[in-house]
Amino acid sequence: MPGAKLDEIDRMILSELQADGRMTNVELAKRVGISAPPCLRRVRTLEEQGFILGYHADVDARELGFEVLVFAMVGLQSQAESDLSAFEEKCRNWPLVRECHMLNGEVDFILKCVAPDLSSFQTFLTEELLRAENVASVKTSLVIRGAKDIPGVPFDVLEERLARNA
Amino acid sequence: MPGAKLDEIDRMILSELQADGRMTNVELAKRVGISAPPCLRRVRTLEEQGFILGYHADVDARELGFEVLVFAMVGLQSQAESDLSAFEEKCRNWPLVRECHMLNGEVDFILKCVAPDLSSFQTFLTEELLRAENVASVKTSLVIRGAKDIPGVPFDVLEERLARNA
DNA sequence: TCGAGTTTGAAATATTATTGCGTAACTCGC
DNA sequence: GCGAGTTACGCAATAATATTTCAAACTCGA
Repeated sequence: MPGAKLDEIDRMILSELQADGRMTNVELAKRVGISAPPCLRRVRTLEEQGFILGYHADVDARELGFEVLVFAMVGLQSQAESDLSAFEEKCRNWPLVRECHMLNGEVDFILKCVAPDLSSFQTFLTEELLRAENVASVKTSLVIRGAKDIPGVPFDVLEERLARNA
Repeated sequence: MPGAKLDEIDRMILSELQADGRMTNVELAKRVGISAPPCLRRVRTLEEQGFILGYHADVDARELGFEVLVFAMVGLQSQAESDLSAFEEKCRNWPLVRECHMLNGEVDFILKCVAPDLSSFQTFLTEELLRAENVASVKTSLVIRGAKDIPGVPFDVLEERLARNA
Protein backbone atom coordinates (compact mmCIF):
# COMPACT_ATOMS: atom_id res chain seq x y z
CA MET A 1 0.00 0.00 0.00
CA PRO A 2 1.59 3.28 -1.09
CA GLY A 3 1.70 6.22 1.22
CA ALA A 4 1.88 3.82 4.10
CA LYS A 5 5.35 4.96 5.05
CA LEU A 6 3.59 7.96 6.48
CA ASP A 7 1.83 7.93 9.80
CA GLU A 8 -1.39 9.71 10.55
CA ILE A 9 0.35 12.87 11.69
CA ASP A 10 2.29 13.12 8.44
CA ARG A 11 -0.91 12.73 6.49
CA MET A 12 -2.58 15.39 8.61
CA ILE A 13 0.33 17.71 7.95
CA LEU A 14 0.04 17.16 4.21
CA SER A 15 -3.69 17.66 4.33
CA GLU A 16 -3.39 20.90 6.29
CA LEU A 17 -0.64 22.30 4.10
CA GLN A 18 -2.52 21.35 0.97
CA ALA A 19 -5.46 23.37 2.27
CA ASP A 20 -3.36 26.26 3.53
CA GLY A 21 0.23 26.25 2.44
CA ARG A 22 1.13 29.40 4.34
CA MET A 23 -0.02 28.25 7.73
CA THR A 24 2.61 28.93 10.37
CA ASN A 25 4.41 25.97 11.79
CA VAL A 26 3.06 26.84 15.23
CA GLU A 27 -0.51 26.69 13.99
CA LEU A 28 0.18 23.52 12.03
CA ALA A 29 1.70 21.87 15.09
CA LYS A 30 -1.34 22.78 17.16
CA ARG A 31 -3.68 21.29 14.57
CA VAL A 32 -1.89 17.98 14.24
CA GLY A 33 -1.38 17.69 17.97
CA ILE A 34 2.38 17.83 18.41
CA SER A 35 4.79 20.58 19.40
CA ALA A 36 6.44 22.91 16.92
CA PRO A 37 9.94 21.43 16.62
CA PRO A 38 8.98 17.89 15.62
CA CYS A 39 6.30 19.30 13.40
CA LEU A 40 8.81 21.39 11.51
CA ARG A 41 11.15 18.41 11.22
CA ARG A 42 8.34 16.36 9.73
CA VAL A 43 7.55 19.05 7.21
CA ARG A 44 11.19 19.25 6.15
CA THR A 45 11.36 15.49 5.84
CA LEU A 46 8.20 15.42 3.75
CA GLU A 47 9.74 18.04 1.49
CA GLU A 48 13.01 16.15 1.17
CA GLN A 49 11.28 12.87 0.49
CA GLY A 50 9.28 14.49 -2.26
CA PHE A 51 5.83 14.16 -0.76
CA ILE A 52 5.68 17.93 -0.87
CA LEU A 53 6.79 19.18 -4.28
CA GLY A 54 6.42 22.87 -3.55
CA TYR A 55 4.11 25.62 -2.42
CA HIS A 56 2.15 27.94 -4.64
CA ALA A 57 -0.06 30.96 -4.26
CA ASP A 58 -3.31 30.35 -6.05
CA VAL A 59 -3.81 33.48 -8.11
CA ASP A 60 -7.04 34.51 -9.78
CA ALA A 61 -6.29 34.06 -13.46
CA ARG A 62 -9.29 36.07 -14.63
CA GLU A 63 -8.51 39.01 -12.40
CA LEU A 64 -5.04 39.01 -13.84
CA GLY A 65 -6.33 39.19 -17.34
CA PHE A 66 -6.28 35.55 -18.37
CA GLU A 67 -9.89 35.35 -19.39
CA VAL A 68 -9.66 32.25 -21.51
CA LEU A 69 -9.21 28.64 -20.48
CA VAL A 70 -9.10 25.99 -23.15
CA PHE A 71 -8.64 22.25 -23.28
CA ALA A 72 -6.97 21.01 -26.43
CA MET A 73 -7.03 17.40 -27.52
CA VAL A 74 -4.02 16.70 -29.68
CA GLY A 75 -3.40 13.79 -32.04
CA LEU A 76 0.06 13.13 -33.43
CA GLN A 77 1.11 11.52 -36.69
CA SER A 78 3.76 9.37 -35.11
CA GLN A 79 3.63 7.86 -31.65
CA ALA A 80 7.25 6.80 -31.60
CA GLU A 81 8.77 7.54 -28.23
CA SER A 82 11.12 10.14 -29.62
CA ASP A 83 8.23 11.95 -31.29
CA LEU A 84 6.16 11.82 -28.13
CA SER A 85 8.88 13.33 -26.02
CA ALA A 86 9.66 15.92 -28.68
CA PHE A 87 6.06 17.09 -28.46
CA GLU A 88 6.16 17.08 -24.67
CA GLU A 89 9.26 19.21 -24.77
CA LYS A 90 7.48 21.70 -27.02
CA CYS A 91 4.62 21.88 -24.54
CA ARG A 92 7.01 22.60 -21.71
CA ASN A 93 8.28 25.59 -23.66
CA TRP A 94 4.87 27.05 -24.47
CA PRO A 95 3.93 29.30 -21.59
CA LEU A 96 0.22 29.24 -22.42
CA VAL A 97 0.20 25.48 -21.96
CA ARG A 98 -0.07 24.86 -18.24
CA GLU A 99 -0.69 21.14 -18.35
CA CYS A 100 0.14 18.42 -20.82
CA HIS A 101 -0.92 14.83 -20.24
CA MET A 102 -0.48 11.83 -22.47
CA LEU A 103 -3.69 9.84 -22.81
CA ASN A 104 -4.72 6.39 -23.83
CA GLY A 105 -7.24 5.95 -26.62
CA GLU A 106 -7.59 7.85 -29.86
CA VAL A 107 -6.32 11.21 -28.65
CA ASP A 108 -2.64 11.36 -27.76
CA PHE A 109 -2.47 14.40 -25.49
CA ILE A 110 -4.72 16.72 -23.59
CA LEU A 111 -3.47 20.25 -23.01
CA LYS A 112 -4.83 22.77 -20.57
CA CYS A 113 -4.13 26.26 -21.86
CA VAL A 114 -4.73 29.76 -20.58
CA ALA A 115 -4.69 32.97 -22.61
CA PRO A 116 -5.53 36.63 -22.12
CA ASP A 117 -8.27 36.47 -24.72
CA LEU A 118 -9.64 34.38 -27.52
CA SER A 119 -7.58 36.02 -30.21
CA SER A 120 -4.29 35.42 -28.47
CA PHE A 121 -5.29 31.81 -28.02
CA GLN A 122 -6.16 31.57 -31.69
CA THR A 123 -2.78 32.97 -32.54
CA PHE A 124 -1.11 30.36 -30.39
CA LEU A 125 -3.29 27.64 -31.87
CA THR A 126 -2.71 28.47 -35.50
CA GLU A 127 0.85 29.69 -35.39
CA GLU A 128 2.31 27.34 -32.80
CA LEU A 129 0.31 24.27 -31.98
CA LEU A 130 -1.20 23.45 -35.38
CA ARG A 131 2.03 24.30 -37.08
CA ALA A 132 4.13 22.15 -34.80
CA GLU A 133 5.89 19.20 -36.31
CA ASN A 134 4.09 15.86 -36.07
CA VAL A 135 0.80 17.37 -34.93
CA ALA A 136 -1.98 15.70 -36.89
CA SER A 137 -5.13 17.05 -35.29
CA VAL A 138 -6.21 19.44 -32.57
CA LYS A 139 -9.69 19.71 -31.17
CA THR A 140 -10.21 22.59 -28.75
CA SER A 141 -12.91 23.15 -26.16
CA LEU A 142 -13.39 26.52 -24.58
CA VAL A 143 -14.31 26.57 -20.91
CA ILE A 144 -17.59 28.42 -20.53
CA ARG A 145 -17.51 28.46 -16.76
CA GLY A 146 -15.71 26.70 -13.99
CA ALA A 147 -17.61 24.75 -11.39
CA LYS A 148 -14.83 23.21 -9.33
CA ASP A 149 -11.09 23.53 -9.29
CA ILE A 150 -9.31 22.09 -6.27
CA PRO A 151 -5.62 21.31 -6.34
CA GLY A 152 -4.17 18.14 -4.88
CA VAL A 153 -5.79 14.98 -3.65
CA PRO A 154 -8.71 14.09 -1.38
CA PHE A 155 -7.16 13.00 1.88
CA ASP A 156 -10.55 11.82 3.11
CA VAL A 157 -10.49 9.10 0.47
CA LEU A 158 -6.99 8.11 1.50
CA GLU A 159 -7.94 7.83 5.14
CA GLU A 160 -11.01 5.72 4.38
CA ARG A 161 -8.84 3.47 2.31
CA LEU A 162 -6.23 3.04 4.99
CA ALA A 163 -8.90 2.39 7.58
CA ARG A 164 -10.39 -0.40 5.45
CA ASN A 165 -7.04 -2.07 4.74
CA ALA A 166 -5.82 -1.64 8.31
CA MET B 1 -7.01 46.21 -19.60
CA PRO B 2 -7.53 43.87 -16.67
CA GLY B 3 -4.86 43.45 -14.09
CA ALA B 4 -3.82 47.02 -14.73
CA LYS B 5 -4.81 48.10 -11.26
CA LEU B 6 -1.64 46.38 -10.18
CA ASP B 7 1.75 47.92 -10.54
CA GLU B 8 4.88 46.06 -11.45
CA ILE B 9 5.78 45.34 -7.86
CA ASP B 10 2.40 43.76 -7.21
CA ARG B 11 2.82 41.57 -10.26
CA MET B 12 6.29 40.57 -9.15
CA ILE B 13 4.90 39.64 -5.75
CA LEU B 14 2.24 37.48 -7.34
CA SER B 15 4.75 35.87 -9.63
CA GLU B 16 7.12 35.07 -6.79
CA LEU B 17 4.42 33.72 -4.53
CA GLN B 18 2.99 31.65 -7.33
CA ALA B 19 6.41 30.07 -7.77
CA ASP B 20 7.09 29.71 -4.04
CA GLY B 21 4.14 30.31 -1.81
CA ARG B 22 6.08 29.77 1.39
CA MET B 23 8.77 32.33 0.77
CA THR B 24 9.29 34.52 3.80
CA ASN B 25 8.16 38.09 3.55
CA VAL B 26 11.73 39.24 4.10
CA GLU B 27 12.94 37.25 1.11
CA LEU B 28 9.99 38.35 -0.97
CA ALA B 29 10.63 42.00 -0.12
CA LYS B 30 14.26 41.63 -1.12
CA ARG B 31 13.31 40.10 -4.47
CA VAL B 32 10.79 42.74 -5.41
CA GLY B 33 13.01 45.55 -4.23
CA ILE B 34 11.11 47.12 -1.35
CA SER B 35 11.36 46.79 2.42
CA ALA B 36 9.47 44.20 4.41
CA PRO B 37 6.60 46.25 5.87
CA PRO B 38 5.18 47.67 2.64
CA CYS B 39 5.74 44.29 1.02
CA LEU B 40 3.63 42.58 3.63
CA ARG B 41 0.97 45.25 3.30
CA ARG B 42 0.84 44.64 -0.44
CA VAL B 43 0.50 40.90 0.05
CA ARG B 44 -2.38 41.40 2.47
CA THR B 45 -4.06 43.78 0.07
CA LEU B 46 -3.67 41.32 -2.79
CA GLU B 47 -5.26 38.64 -0.62
CA GLU B 48 -8.14 40.89 0.40
CA GLN B 49 -8.76 42.02 -3.15
CA GLY B 50 -8.92 38.42 -4.29
CA PHE B 51 -5.89 38.36 -6.54
CA ILE B 52 -4.51 35.71 -4.23
CA LEU B 53 -7.15 33.07 -3.57
CA GLY B 54 -5.07 30.95 -1.24
CA TYR B 55 -1.88 28.99 -0.79
CA HIS B 56 -1.44 25.29 -1.29
CA ALA B 57 1.26 22.72 -0.80
CA ASP B 58 1.73 20.77 -4.00
CA VAL B 59 1.69 17.15 -2.88
CA ASP B 60 2.85 14.21 -4.95
CA ALA B 61 -0.39 12.40 -5.72
CA ARG B 62 1.33 9.20 -6.87
CA GLU B 63 3.51 8.97 -3.79
CA LEU B 64 0.39 9.29 -1.69
CA GLY B 65 -1.25 6.41 -3.46
CA PHE B 66 -3.33 8.20 -6.06
CA GLU B 67 -1.94 6.39 -9.03
CA VAL B 68 -4.69 7.16 -11.45
CA LEU B 69 -5.53 10.40 -13.20
CA VAL B 70 -8.46 10.48 -15.59
CA PHE B 71 -10.18 13.06 -17.72
CA ALA B 72 -13.88 12.43 -18.18
CA MET B 73 -15.95 14.13 -20.87
CA VAL B 74 -19.54 14.28 -19.78
CA GLY B 75 -22.63 14.92 -21.86
CA LEU B 76 -25.95 15.71 -20.21
CA GLN B 77 -29.47 15.07 -21.42
CA SER B 78 -30.74 18.50 -20.49
CA GLN B 79 -28.74 21.70 -20.63
CA ALA B 80 -31.28 23.76 -18.75
CA GLU B 81 -29.54 26.00 -16.28
CA SER B 82 -31.03 24.22 -13.29
CA ASP B 83 -29.79 20.89 -14.61
CA LEU B 84 -26.34 22.25 -15.31
CA SER B 85 -25.95 23.61 -11.82
CA ALA B 86 -27.36 20.44 -10.32
CA PHE B 87 -24.61 18.50 -12.04
CA GLU B 88 -21.98 20.98 -10.94
CA GLU B 89 -23.15 20.63 -7.38
CA LYS B 90 -22.79 16.85 -7.64
CA CYS B 91 -19.23 17.31 -8.88
CA ARG B 92 -18.39 19.54 -5.94
CA ASN B 93 -19.47 16.74 -3.63
CA TRP B 94 -17.47 14.00 -5.33
CA PRO B 95 -14.03 14.01 -3.75
CA LEU B 96 -12.40 12.17 -6.66
CA VAL B 97 -13.43 14.97 -8.99
CA ARG B 98 -10.84 17.71 -8.56
CA GLU B 99 -11.90 19.89 -11.45
CA CYS B 100 -15.14 20.40 -13.31
CA HIS B 101 -15.38 22.80 -16.23
CA MET B 102 -18.31 23.50 -18.46
CA LEU B 103 -17.33 23.44 -22.12
CA ASN B 104 -18.70 24.72 -25.37
CA GLY B 105 -19.32 22.29 -28.20
CA GLU B 106 -20.72 18.79 -28.11
CA VAL B 107 -19.41 17.79 -24.70
CA ASP B 108 -20.95 19.60 -21.74
CA PHE B 109 -18.34 19.10 -19.05
CA ILE B 110 -14.77 17.99 -18.59
CA LEU B 111 -13.84 16.45 -15.27
CA LYS B 112 -10.38 15.86 -13.94
CA CYS B 113 -10.45 12.95 -11.53
CA VAL B 114 -7.93 11.21 -9.33
CA ALA B 115 -8.23 7.76 -7.78
CA PRO B 116 -6.06 5.33 -5.85
CA ASP B 117 -6.30 2.75 -8.61
CA LEU B 118 -8.22 1.83 -11.70
CA SER B 119 -10.77 -0.26 -9.90
CA SER B 120 -11.74 2.47 -7.50
CA PHE B 121 -12.13 4.81 -10.42
CA GLN B 122 -14.29 2.27 -12.20
CA THR B 123 -16.44 2.02 -9.11
CA PHE B 124 -16.86 5.76 -9.04
CA LEU B 125 -17.57 5.82 -12.75
CA THR B 126 -20.20 3.12 -12.80
CA GLU B 127 -21.83 3.69 -9.43
CA GLU B 128 -21.72 7.44 -9.23
CA LEU B 129 -21.04 9.30 -12.42
CA LEU B 130 -22.83 7.10 -14.95
CA ARG B 131 -25.70 6.61 -12.56
CA ALA B 132 -26.12 10.30 -11.83
CA GLU B 133 -29.31 11.94 -12.91
CA ASN B 134 -29.26 13.65 -16.30
CA VAL B 135 -25.92 12.18 -17.35
CA ALA B 136 -26.25 11.02 -20.93
CA SER B 137 -22.72 10.00 -21.86
CA VAL B 138 -19.27 9.77 -20.34
CA LYS B 139 -16.07 9.25 -22.24
CA THR B 140 -13.00 8.72 -20.09
CA SER B 141 -9.33 9.03 -20.93
CA LEU B 142 -6.69 7.63 -18.66
CA VAL B 143 -3.53 9.65 -18.28
CA ILE B 144 -0.59 7.49 -19.31
CA ARG B 145 2.04 9.93 -18.21
CA GLY B 146 2.30 13.56 -17.32
CA ALA B 147 4.57 15.87 -19.25
CA LYS B 148 3.81 19.23 -17.70
CA ASP B 149 1.68 20.40 -14.82
CA ILE B 150 2.22 23.96 -13.68
CA PRO B 151 -0.33 25.79 -11.57
CA GLY B 152 -1.31 29.37 -12.19
CA VAL B 153 -0.62 31.70 -15.04
CA PRO B 154 2.42 32.72 -17.09
CA PHE B 155 3.42 36.13 -15.81
CA ASP B 156 5.90 36.48 -18.66
CA VAL B 157 3.01 36.62 -21.09
CA LEU B 158 1.26 39.19 -18.96
CA GLU B 159 4.33 41.42 -18.83
CA GLU B 160 4.86 41.22 -22.58
CA ARG B 161 1.25 42.18 -23.06
CA LEU B 162 1.42 45.15 -20.74
CA ALA B 163 4.65 46.32 -22.38
CA ARG B 164 3.00 46.26 -25.81
CA ASN B 165 -0.11 48.13 -24.71
CA ALA B 166 1.83 50.63 -22.60
C1' DT C 1 13.71 -6.97 29.70
C1' DC C 2 17.50 -4.82 27.54
C1' DG C 3 19.56 -1.46 24.65
C1' DA C 4 20.26 0.80 19.69
C1' DG C 5 18.00 3.85 17.15
C1' DT C 6 14.04 7.20 16.88
C1' DT C 7 11.05 10.74 18.12
C1' DT C 8 9.55 13.86 21.24
C1' DG C 9 9.09 18.47 23.73
C1' DA C 10 11.03 22.32 26.89
C1' DA C 11 14.18 25.92 26.64
C1' DA C 12 17.20 29.04 24.34
C1' DT C 13 18.36 31.56 20.24
C1' DA C 14 17.88 33.36 15.62
C1' DT C 15 14.65 35.02 12.14
C1' DT C 16 10.67 36.77 10.70
C1' DA C 17 6.18 39.18 10.99
C1' DT C 18 3.86 43.10 12.43
C1' DT C 19 2.90 47.66 14.30
C1' DG C 20 3.72 52.67 14.92
C1' DC C 21 5.12 56.59 13.06
C1' DG C 22 7.57 60.28 10.69
C1' DT C 23 8.78 61.39 5.98
C1' DA C 24 8.81 61.45 1.04
C1' DA C 25 6.25 61.02 -3.17
C1' DC C 26 2.32 61.35 -5.70
C1' DT C 27 -2.54 63.40 -7.10
C1' DC C 28 -5.63 66.85 -8.04
C1' DG C 29 -8.06 71.01 -8.03
C1' DC C 30 -7.10 75.57 -8.47
C1' DG D 1 2.88 75.10 -11.00
C1' DC D 2 1.35 75.29 -6.02
C1' DG D 3 -0.28 73.51 -1.81
C1' DA D 4 -3.92 70.18 0.77
C1' DG D 5 -5.02 65.63 0.94
C1' DT D 6 -3.79 61.03 0.06
C1' DT D 7 -0.88 57.23 -0.45
C1' DA D 8 3.20 54.52 0.07
C1' DC D 9 7.57 54.15 1.89
C1' DG D 10 11.15 52.63 5.30
C1' DC D 11 13.23 52.84 9.98
C1' DA D 12 12.82 51.33 14.51
C1' DA D 13 10.55 48.76 18.09
C1' DT D 14 7.84 44.85 19.44
C1' DA D 15 5.53 40.44 18.91
C1' DA D 16 5.49 36.14 16.97
C1' DT D 17 7.55 32.40 14.71
C1' DA D 18 11.27 29.34 13.18
C1' DT D 19 15.11 26.76 14.39
C1' DT D 20 18.67 24.60 17.20
C1' DT D 21 20.04 22.07 21.29
C1' DC D 22 19.61 18.45 24.25
C1' DA D 23 17.80 15.30 27.66
C1' DA D 24 13.92 12.27 28.33
C1' DA D 25 10.48 9.07 26.48
C1' DC D 26 9.36 5.82 23.19
C1' DT D 27 9.78 1.70 19.76
C1' DC D 28 11.22 -2.82 18.65
C1' DG D 29 13.92 -6.62 17.80
C1' DA D 30 16.89 -9.78 20.28
